[in-house]
Amino acid sequence: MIVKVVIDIPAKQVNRSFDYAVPKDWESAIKLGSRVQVPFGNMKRTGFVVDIADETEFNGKLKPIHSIMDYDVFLNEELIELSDYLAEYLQCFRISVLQAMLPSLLKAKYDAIVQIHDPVLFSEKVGSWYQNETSIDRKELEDRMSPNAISQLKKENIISIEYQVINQTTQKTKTMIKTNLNKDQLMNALEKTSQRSFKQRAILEYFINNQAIESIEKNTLMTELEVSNATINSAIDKEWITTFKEVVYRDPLKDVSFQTSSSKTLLPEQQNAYDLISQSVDNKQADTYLIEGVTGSGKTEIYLQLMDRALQQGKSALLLVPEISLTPQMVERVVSRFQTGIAVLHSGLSITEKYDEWQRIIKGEAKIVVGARSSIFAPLENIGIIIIDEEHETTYKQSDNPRYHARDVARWRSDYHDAPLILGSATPSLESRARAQVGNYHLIHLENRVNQMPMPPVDIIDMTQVELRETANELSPELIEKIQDRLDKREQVVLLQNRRGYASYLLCRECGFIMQCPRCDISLTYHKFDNQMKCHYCDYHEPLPTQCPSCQSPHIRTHGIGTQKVAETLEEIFPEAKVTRMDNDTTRRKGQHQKLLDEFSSGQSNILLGTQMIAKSLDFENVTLVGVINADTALNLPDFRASERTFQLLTQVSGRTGRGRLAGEVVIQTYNPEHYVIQFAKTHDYENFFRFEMKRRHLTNYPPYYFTTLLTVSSKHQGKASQLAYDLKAQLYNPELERKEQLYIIGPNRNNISKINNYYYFNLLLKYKDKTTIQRQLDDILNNTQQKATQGVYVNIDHEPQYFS
DNA sequence: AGCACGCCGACT
DNA sequence: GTCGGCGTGCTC
Repeated sequence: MIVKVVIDIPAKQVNRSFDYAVPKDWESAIKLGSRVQVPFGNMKRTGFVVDIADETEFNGKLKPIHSIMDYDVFLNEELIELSDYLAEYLQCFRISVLQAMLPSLLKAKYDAIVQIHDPVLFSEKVGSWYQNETSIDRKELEDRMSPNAISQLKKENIISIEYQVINQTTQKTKTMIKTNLNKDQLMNALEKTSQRSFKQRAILEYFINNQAIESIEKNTLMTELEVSNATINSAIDKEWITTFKEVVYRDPLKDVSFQTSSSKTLLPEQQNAYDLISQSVDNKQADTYLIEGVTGSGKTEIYLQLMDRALQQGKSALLLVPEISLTPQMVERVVSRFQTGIAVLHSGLSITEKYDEWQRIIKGEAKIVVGARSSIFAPLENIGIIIIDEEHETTYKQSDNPRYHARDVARWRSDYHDAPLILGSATPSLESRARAQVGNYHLIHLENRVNQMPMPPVDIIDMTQVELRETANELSPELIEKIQDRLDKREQVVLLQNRRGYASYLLCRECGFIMQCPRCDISLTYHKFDNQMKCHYCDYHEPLPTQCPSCQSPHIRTHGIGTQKVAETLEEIFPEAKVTRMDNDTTRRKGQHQKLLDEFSSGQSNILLGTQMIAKSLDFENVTLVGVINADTALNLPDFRASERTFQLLTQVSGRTGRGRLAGEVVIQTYNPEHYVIQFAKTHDYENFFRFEMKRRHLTNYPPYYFTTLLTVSSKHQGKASQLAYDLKAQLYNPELERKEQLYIIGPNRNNISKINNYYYFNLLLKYKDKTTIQRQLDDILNNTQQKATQGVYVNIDHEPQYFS
């Protein structure tokens, strides 16, 4: 037996498989997808078995495999085939794709432990050296038995092999406190402690009064007793208490209510969608459906019933959501409907938990997978349906290697399994909507909300006309009045202040003028270090003006107000209101996100103020006002998708109100009230927005009319990086194609954050019509630049990038 | 990635 | 003459 192995070295020269001999004793243990250790050169490296053959074309003596790493496989034939396709399609190393497919536990350091399920049979088969233990080191067993024999024991369920992570750094731990003293000893200590040591006495009293409690989290104790770390430490010094670490497990289903729910009767529109798609499920057709449904139109119910149908036919179902911790309600609904056989995968799980979920999928225990982007690689067999909810979300595109888009992977798997792919959104990506337009996808419209409520009215406030008070220059009097009104009525308010980190643009306070690039139809970005306004799409730049180029007003300045400033203003104007601020700063700590949401949903706070993360599908029945503090922030990002994103964001956040029985209202403050995005958002008119935006993309030669690829050259030497970037441009430059409007090369531009970790970045953006030619040219470039990698210059390729700087 | 091979400049 | 610089090529 010969196996073809892909080595774990991401380099062009070894981006292929190498043949290895398999000793007889190993043949039944090694399977397609096995991880193996192989001798490679004079090294020992990890690799994946991607093919099994009887013969080799290699002219030389094959080396045998050094060892087998797992007796389980984590990749099936389908995923191995997929990795081959993706590596070529994404122009990245196959090993990178294979590694991205695996649960991350296998990348950590771990001990392999053999669990003995049947001690009697086990000792019968392995002999007398073994003492009566329930688990032994795998290594010990391997020293005495052949891999084939171990594999056989496993198959007979006499043993199983488990992994224990050695490197615990990826696991969250919390510090726990317990006491080793009994009640008398504690009382004794209390007596000896001075009456003035209130805090130390408090700790003793706590343990005296809570004998039943074995241990308590340090942080909890500190807040509960209002004691400081110093007090805790002195208690430790006096040996009253000891601390220990406990691993924090975040069971995704822990907080989910297990109430069972049954299928709801579908509205005619929903029924129609269900009927259409279920035909594809039944007939095993790899069709793609785009469900364009307004917020509240009941897309989830359609998903659930379709998944149910696939399950009834003995197939499995894959549901992708943008990020589970942001969409707990979706998980809850899936669990309530199906109760068992669900694997939930997301970034909040510990690596061991993820691995466990993965195992359940491999073993066929879980037929339903709900998860974020990487779940698209879940090793499900016999998939009957794939659903991507909120398909327009950018989180479906991985921003580092392998830079795949879950939608593309889903398309491939859909073809492989002859299963329909469902894309759902209230505001589909232009790419998907355009594909539906030309008939590649089936388009399904859902125009009615399940609760029969109309979409909330949207009030546009022209901030250029608002006379602003010094203290509250982010809030218009109208918005202030409406917030006051909701506070009086004990209803809740959601406020969006979408300030994204870096980009500051130049805005005239008098006329609302925003400096645009004369060539690119994209706003200029202020660069502080040389005081210039620059375009990120071409080389255009000009000095920062002192007066408005349009109306000559001196009231022109860079713009960008953060949530923190708004929160201060709110507290000044509404001292009686409790404001929950939710942004990257306040949710960086794990669990903080949920905590803030709980605070708001339970009614402890009146106003939820946050960045775009608050726009995600959250249902709060008591919210009757949604305010967008500045719609222009996102609109003026230097990105051709800025309009699309803003429209999606405004539509999404508008959907946060009117979810319950109370009617909702939306207020959007803007300096550009006439902007088409604002106007279409006002009427919730996706279809006309789509048509308008398509025209604009057509005129400016952007997707979906052109393919885009971003080449990034990076090096510690600025000169080397820029030199190569210019060389690449020269290589790709083709006046013939440019004249025929088949290819545009933009750049090289310096990355907006020009230096990260001492590396300089230069970008080259390609816009083109003919994918095959460019792909071939880029292959050549990758081959030629491989040797540069040893000189510290790197080239990265990102097809259809979501962000550009 | 890591290592051997090989071809040119400054040394005991 | 030789030691060692690192550019080039190979790893089943």
